[in-house]
Amino acid sequence: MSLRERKAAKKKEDILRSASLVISRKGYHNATMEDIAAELLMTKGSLYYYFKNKEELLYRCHDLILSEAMKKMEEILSQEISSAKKMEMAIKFHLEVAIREKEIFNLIVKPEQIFSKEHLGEIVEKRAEYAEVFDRIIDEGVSKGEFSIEQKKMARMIILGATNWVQVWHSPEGEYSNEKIEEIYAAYLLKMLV
Amino acid sequence: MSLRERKAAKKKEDILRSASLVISRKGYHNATMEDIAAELLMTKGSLYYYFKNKEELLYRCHDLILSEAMKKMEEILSQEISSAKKMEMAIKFHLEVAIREKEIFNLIVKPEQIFSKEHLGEIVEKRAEYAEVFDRIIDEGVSKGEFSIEQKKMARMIILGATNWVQVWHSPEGEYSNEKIEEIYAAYLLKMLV
DNA sequence: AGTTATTTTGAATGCTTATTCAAAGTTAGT
DNA sequence: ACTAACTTTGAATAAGCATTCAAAATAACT
Repeated sequence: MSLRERKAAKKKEDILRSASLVISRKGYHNATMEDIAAELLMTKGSLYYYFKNKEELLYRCHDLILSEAMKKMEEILSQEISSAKKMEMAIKFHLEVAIREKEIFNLIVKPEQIFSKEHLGEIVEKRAEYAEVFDRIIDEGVSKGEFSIEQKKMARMIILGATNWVQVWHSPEGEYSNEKIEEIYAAYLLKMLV
Repeated sequence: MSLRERKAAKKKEDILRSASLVISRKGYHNATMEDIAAELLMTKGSLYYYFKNKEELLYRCHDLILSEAMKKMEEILSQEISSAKKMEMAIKFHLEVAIREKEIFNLIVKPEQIFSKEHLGEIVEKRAEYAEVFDRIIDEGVSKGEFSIEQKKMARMIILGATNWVQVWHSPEGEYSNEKIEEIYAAYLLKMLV
């Protein structure tokens, strides 16, 4: 890859990070292309040199963050540890991402309100894959006898709902540290499973 | 109250219901004043006869629905039943509202992205009051020895998060009935508390 | 240092919507 | 039936933003 190509790739990623940041702060609809560009001391026109339009940009943000998270989840899944331990790690990691990426990761909650058909399918699919990580841990735990859960789908919904919601109330100045929150959530949600 | 006043009051409420509906379907930013009016076979101009502007309209929607829900919660609180039973009822009722009012009740998740200062305070306060219902049940249950929970605030966050999240995935065509969902959620979340 | 391919710019365009308002239509109460 | 007060209308206004694009600036390579 030439120097130019590498520079362009870096710029693309810079833009994605900036977009994530601005969208986290203001929400998708209030984050203007100008805001995103300003964060990088660029002008909005330039963004269109790298991305077709705003939707494309958001789609790439979403994809980047979800892919990174997915990689980590795969790693947790493949470890040689108890299902309870896996679930604990998955919950903690998921909370970490949810807190860090607020808007992007969660609040694109009604993707059909934002994305056009081409992207929608991929997004829904990718999210389903991610959610499946939790299903797999639950299944494994149940068959090993570690968990006792009849309604596995609902259990997963409760876990993801509870953890996704964190970013609604979380504030960096809150009285609990992120680690503390992760500890408590993991403990209480595991209590529900066993 | 004169006939005219009563008619105007009814129209106001009709508009609020229509707005709730449209906003539920499309989300706040995609619900136009025209959509809201069209639902009632009116034109958007008329809406301004009843409400100052879109924000005011949304604020009133929010307020109406939350007030109704709050009334019911007070009633649950005052009954002579076990704390576990109260929590069960509160969870079930909350789910009912969350499913019915989707957007309005929950997805105004970042009120500061939508509301101006005047309304923001009242909204935050009213939501805090509502959340407190759950705190009170938890406190009561702990002191009666029915629940064993150290981190009461976190337990409440988990419960509200899990239940609020329902509207993200819920579909009327889903394989579970609302009642079934309510049953399972209440059972699993109570398991966490006791 | 010069040439050519990239990047960036910012002004112009156009679309979507909220909001206003004067005029037209409707209604409750006499 | 009349009329004064109330409602509705729809066309006009205005603001905010995404998107385009021709021209200017910059950088890589020889």
